[in-house]
Amino acid sequence: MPALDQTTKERRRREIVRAAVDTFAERGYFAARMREIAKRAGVADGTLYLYFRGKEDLLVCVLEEYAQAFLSRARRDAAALADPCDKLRVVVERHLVSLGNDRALAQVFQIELRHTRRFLRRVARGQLAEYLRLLQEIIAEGARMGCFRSDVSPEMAARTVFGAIDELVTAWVLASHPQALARQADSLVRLLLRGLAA
Amino acid sequence: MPALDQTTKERRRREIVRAAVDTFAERGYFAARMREIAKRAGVADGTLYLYFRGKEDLLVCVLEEYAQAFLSRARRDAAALADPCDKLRVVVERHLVSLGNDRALAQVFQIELRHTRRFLRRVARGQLAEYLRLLQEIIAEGARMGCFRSDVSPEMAARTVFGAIDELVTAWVLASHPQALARQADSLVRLLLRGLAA
Amino acid sequence: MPALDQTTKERRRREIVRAAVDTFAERGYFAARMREIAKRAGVADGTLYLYFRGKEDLLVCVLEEYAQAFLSRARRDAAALADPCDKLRVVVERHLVSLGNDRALAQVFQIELRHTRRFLRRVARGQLAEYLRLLQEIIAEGARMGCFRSDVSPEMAARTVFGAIDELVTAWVLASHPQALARQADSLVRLLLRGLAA
Amino acid sequence: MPALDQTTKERRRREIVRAAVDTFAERGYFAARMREIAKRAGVADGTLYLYFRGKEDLLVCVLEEYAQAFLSRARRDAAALADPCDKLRVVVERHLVSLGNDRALAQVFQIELRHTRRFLRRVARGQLAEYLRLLQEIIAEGARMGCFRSDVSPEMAARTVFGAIDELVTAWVLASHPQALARQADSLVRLLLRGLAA
DNA sequence: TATGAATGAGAATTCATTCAT
DNA sequence: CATGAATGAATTCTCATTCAT
Repeated sequence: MPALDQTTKERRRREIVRAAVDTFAERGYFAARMREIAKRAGVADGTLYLYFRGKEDLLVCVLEEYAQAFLSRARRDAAALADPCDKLRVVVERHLVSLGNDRALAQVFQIELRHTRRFLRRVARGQLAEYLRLLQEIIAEGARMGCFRSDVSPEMAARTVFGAIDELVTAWVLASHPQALARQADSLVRLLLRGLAA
Repeated sequence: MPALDQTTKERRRREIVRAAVDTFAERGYFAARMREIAKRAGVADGTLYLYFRGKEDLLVCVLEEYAQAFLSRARRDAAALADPCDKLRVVVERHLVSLGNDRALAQVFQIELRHTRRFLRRVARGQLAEYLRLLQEIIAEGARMGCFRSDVSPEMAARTVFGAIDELVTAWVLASHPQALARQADSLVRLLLRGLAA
Repeated sequence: MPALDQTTKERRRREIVRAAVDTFAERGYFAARMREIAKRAGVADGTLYLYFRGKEDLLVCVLEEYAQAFLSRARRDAAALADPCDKLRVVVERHLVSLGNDRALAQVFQIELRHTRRFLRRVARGQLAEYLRLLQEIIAEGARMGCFRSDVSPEMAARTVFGAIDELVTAWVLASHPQALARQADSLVRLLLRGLAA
Repeated sequence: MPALDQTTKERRRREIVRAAVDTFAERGYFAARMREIAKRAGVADGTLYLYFRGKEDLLVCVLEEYAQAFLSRARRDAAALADPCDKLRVVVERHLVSLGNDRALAQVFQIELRHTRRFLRRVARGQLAEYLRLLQEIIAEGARMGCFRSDVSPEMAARTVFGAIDELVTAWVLASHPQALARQADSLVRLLLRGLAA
């Protein structure tokens, strides 16, 4: 077989990741079968191992692929705005819209990705840490500019903000007949800004 | 053997639950072996099944046993106070102290209990729902009394409060060299009250 | 506790055997639980072992109890008649009536009692051998008296007779809507006598 | 590995079935270990499940494989003969020769295949029913041609014939020092024909 | 005698991963 | 590069039996 050009490889890779997201969401990480992922992606079982090191790696890559994309867009969006309040708003909105538009992905993010301490720690030190840093920066900047209170550490404030968003998404994921997630952004942002206000 | 008196049975039951908490915390739910739980509890493998229906039931019972206890104490504490701010403070403190004093339990609550959608949903509809109700009641009462803002739904406010606490605990569980959890109560409470203030 | 008089013991023993027959018939030997037998008999689990050596012994005792009774009655009935044809008829009738009146017992005899070579061999050398001997005697006597053919060994003839009856009973046990078994006696006896006729 | 050609698959399948027959015969169905079957067949434990659904399916397939073969040969043989007596003779002979040449198979047929009502019923409705039908046809034909008696229903006659053969085979399986089974065919056939004679 | 709580051996089956083709 | 048949480790739970009371 001739060497596949990069485009084909990359496309196939993405197809597998997407198949993984859907399978993990539908069955849960442990109940998900590599065979089903392979079938959904339209490849043979063994082929998965040409693109990923194994099942866990597949989960990691789901995270990296999607979280990375979210983070860079969030950073870019925030950078384009001057007001810390606006920055916070746009980040929260992106967060809720991204997951609100892809429920399977949200399920993987809110549940499947938290299966083991080892794994959770990895997330906590990687993408999540970066996300918290972004929130912290916004909050610290706001504090410096005097529009956010400065009597709480930006770190705890950032964690609180993240916790609030995260809890909202989890509730949405678990709900049987969920409201559109994005529609709740406004309300949440108002609450958060109020809490952070100087 | 004659019929065991209730005390002996109850004691043994608790020993098994404790063994389960420690084992789940140490290894994670899926990697935990029933055999290890039995050994820790000082009983034979089969004995576990005289007290619990199986591995999952064991996890459920950990939740029920400890969450129930926490909830009733929290309710009682809150009822003993008049000021909604004080009520909120005492609940948050209890939450952080309870888990801060039992890291293994905290690990089980923050991580192991969230393994599957099915399970998570069960939690969400049970103890967690009750907890959220308690928070909601406090917040709604505060709003009526004019000390809490009333421009956000108590439901979302309650969820935000829970999310903030939960995130803090999770971070503590994942941290390699964690600060005492209870020590962060003050700071968090201040932040939350500020956000809720009228 | 005062020593139980023999009557009470014997009664309890029979209750247990009966409970065993019903349970074996309902669930099959392997799926039958000692616990269920105990419950049906109204005794504690451990009590079974005061009367029987174990599960297999229980099955053996079912056989011995009922087969013994059948055999002695059959022998007595046959002895009371002069004509070998009549003897054969009465034995076959007893066989079909005994089992036809107790379907659970028939199930145990036709199916559960044949579970293992070791067990089957035991049956074959015990009660069954005795039964075959009875049939053989009748046939041999008939041959001597000139009313049965003598060109086949009485042993094979007896086995054939038993095989025919046995197959009929098994079919009845397996049938969903079985005809009364005893009603088929006449037809079978005619067939057998014809085959044996000189 | 590329797709296996049918020949290889079929050969392996047969090896597993044979290993199952021998193991079931040697240990009995319940005591037989899947591991031993796998080892005998020269495959890994898991491979068994690529060819069969499980232990019970293995037993079913033993039946189907061998009973089917016997039945079609018996039918063919019978069809090649004109005289119902000869037909019966050839079928009985085939029956006794087939099992007489493969004692392990005979053990599985006479004992292991009769373990549960559920299973027995399945056999009774499947291959056995077909076998009985064959016997019935021969007997009915004989009756029409006037060489067999017509005062007994062909159905009961067929059952009687089967019962006689079956009992003979079982006795042979259980005997410690069995005579060649096939050698008893003549004697049995004579007995049966006599019983069926018009 | 009777009880019934405790025991612990035991086995089918699944499924991520490999590697010969 | 891709395939997919083969692998085999690994684990929950059941249930006959025991024996302290």
